Amino acid sequence: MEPGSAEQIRIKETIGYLFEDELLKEIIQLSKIKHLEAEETIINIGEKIPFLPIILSGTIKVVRENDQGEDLLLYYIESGDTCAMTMQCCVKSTLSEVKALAMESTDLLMIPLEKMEQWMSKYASWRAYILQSYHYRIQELIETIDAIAFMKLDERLLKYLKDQAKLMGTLEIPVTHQQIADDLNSSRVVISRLLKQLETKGDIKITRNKIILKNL
DNA sequence: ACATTAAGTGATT
DNA sequence: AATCACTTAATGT
Repeated sequence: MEPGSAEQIRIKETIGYLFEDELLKEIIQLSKIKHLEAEETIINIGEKIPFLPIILSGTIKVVRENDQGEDLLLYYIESGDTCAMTMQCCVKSTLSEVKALAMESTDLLMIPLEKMEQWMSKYASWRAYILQSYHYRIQELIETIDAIAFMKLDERLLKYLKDQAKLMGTLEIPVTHQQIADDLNSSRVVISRLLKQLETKGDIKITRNKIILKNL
């Protein structure tokens, strides 16, 4: 990557606060930017990941998939974050247990895997970043486990909508009932009916291809 | 105007 | 809460 380029400035702006200067220099030198369109898949279950992705912009959705190809939403990864599963894969060189795809147009910073270990011992800020990232992902995972195990579907649905709104930074969520059903591993009919209830309660407004949240 | 896709409904398990 | 079978409504060509 050329010094002083627009890309380099962008990298500094988005993840610069995370790392010490020297490490940042290395990152800029070694990594490539990869652009993904919405819906594009980064990794599938069973694939090996040749790099560590850090998100510059956009959002990644991480899902677990059953043998029928149905997805269950695990968590999202936002700008500045990285993928916990990938980190595990590269250290132990195992295969991915999850599928990850872009929710919107997304830019990734791809870091060569060999660097991971070196940097772990070389840079305190890298260690802190990786550990904290792990911590966040596990927390989020526990949150979704709680939701699946203890919450009724209607509560889960409302949580889903609120999470989505926070993530996209808008109360108008562009989503179909079918997509929600897929994410929550439910069926379209059930979601439609629960949404109807929420609308009657005044929590949301339903339009075609869009749900409008009345309040967080 | 017609086909396609999203969303609503009633009955059944 | 899920599934079936069907209707109605919105949208693209």
